[in-house]
Amino acid sequence: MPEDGKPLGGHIKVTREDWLAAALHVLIHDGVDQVKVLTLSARLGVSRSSFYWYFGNRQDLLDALLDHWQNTNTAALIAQAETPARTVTAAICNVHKCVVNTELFDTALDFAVRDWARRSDKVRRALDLSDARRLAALAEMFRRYDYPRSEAEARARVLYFMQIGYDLAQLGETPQQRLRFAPDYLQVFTGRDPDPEALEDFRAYTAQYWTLDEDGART
Amino acid sequence: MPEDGKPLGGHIKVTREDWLAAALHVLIHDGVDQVKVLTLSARLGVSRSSFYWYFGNRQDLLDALLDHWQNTNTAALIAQAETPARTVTAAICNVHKCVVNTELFDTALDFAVRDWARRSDKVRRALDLSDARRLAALAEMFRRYDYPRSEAEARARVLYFMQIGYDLAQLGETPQQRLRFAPDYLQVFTGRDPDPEALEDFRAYTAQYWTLDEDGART
DNA sequence: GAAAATCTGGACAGAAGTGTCCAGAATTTG
DNA sequence: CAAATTCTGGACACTTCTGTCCAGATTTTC
Repeated sequence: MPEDGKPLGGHIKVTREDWLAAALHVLIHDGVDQVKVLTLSARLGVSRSSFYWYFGNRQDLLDALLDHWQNTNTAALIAQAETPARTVTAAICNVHKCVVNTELFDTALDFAVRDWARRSDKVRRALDLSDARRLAALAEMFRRYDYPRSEAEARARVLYFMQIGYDLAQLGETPQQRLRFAPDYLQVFTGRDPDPEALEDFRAYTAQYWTLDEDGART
Repeated sequence: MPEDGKPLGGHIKVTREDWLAAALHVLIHDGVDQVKVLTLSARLGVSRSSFYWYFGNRQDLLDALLDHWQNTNTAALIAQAETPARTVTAAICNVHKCVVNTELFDTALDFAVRDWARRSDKVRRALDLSDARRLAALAEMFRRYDYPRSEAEARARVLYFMQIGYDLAQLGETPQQRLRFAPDYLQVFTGRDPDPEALEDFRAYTAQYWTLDEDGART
């Protein structure tokens, strides 16, 4: 049975991707220090020896995790920032959509890496570089809507760090639930009158995450 | 020599506070998982046995660290939010001063606890409670300057999470260095014309952290 | 200054993790 | 289907950390 990779005998087969997926899960939920060969092998129901076929050692796995992060989140956010939109409001809504959409951007992974960076110089450098690139892309986005350079940079910082801080604090909400508040912030982010059309579009997009209570208020 | 607690013999005496201080340092710089009895004893130049005189086990130490955090940062921020100021701008400047002033508020500790909360339900609950209290205090602060309730709450979130995200991202700057940018954000935070007097006061306060380059620009 | 209370060092037992080696199971190739 | 390749299980050696016990050093008390 080579198809499903799970033959009948006592030997259970796993792929390199299985190890990576398990490591990613533990990294996000429990932090780097908990990404251990022993723990992962238990999760996968396989012996530790298998791990050393796919990876030289634990550090190789950690390096692979960092690579994975670099090739996903940062690329997605920058691509979104560079996508043209009709108004600033619309552009900001799109950035919000991107960060909330777990297909494109894994918020939890981003924070796990941020934690990790506090303990590893290598990760710290990778993160600093990514932050700088993301900020530059966002500043450039504001620039396209005729904000002066210094204001564009300031607003990029507000938008980016606000997003970060928001998710970091968590407050028991999921990223989707937090979207409820996003429309309220749009004017704060732009410093201009909101674009009603973009606002309505965003409201429609985020509506799928809302539920209405008895008074009709968003909850 | 009971005074300095460092007698001549091979026995080196440490206090419970020494253990706590060492643990705090490791918690901030390396994360909870690195707060180990063995590591701390090495830092203090004392044997592990001493630790078990002051603490029942490792978990007791961690509990003490959480207590310490609860009795410092949250109290300081709330007290500052409740202190009257002439204008919103001035009030926000004071909050900034409080968070930056390491005597009152240990930013690094706050983030270490935030990391920790991702791995411990007990810490998670303590953090959620503190965040809610801090946010409520900040919203109340905006309320005193005649913002409608919903806007006051939104602005409290922007201010609080912005501060958090700002520090989290770090970007190689110290909290003090980051103060340079604060005046640029004041209008974003208030949505009103800045109070020039408060602004000037804040500028003077933060000036001590600036250095001027050859062109006279803040660096 | 002797007795009592405090505190530390060192030895011991054990849990948990890493990395290596190699027989041999499972799969693919010829 | 036999041979070659790919991958896993189990045993071994080693390291790091936790927690316990207790003799005895140090300080405090009377």
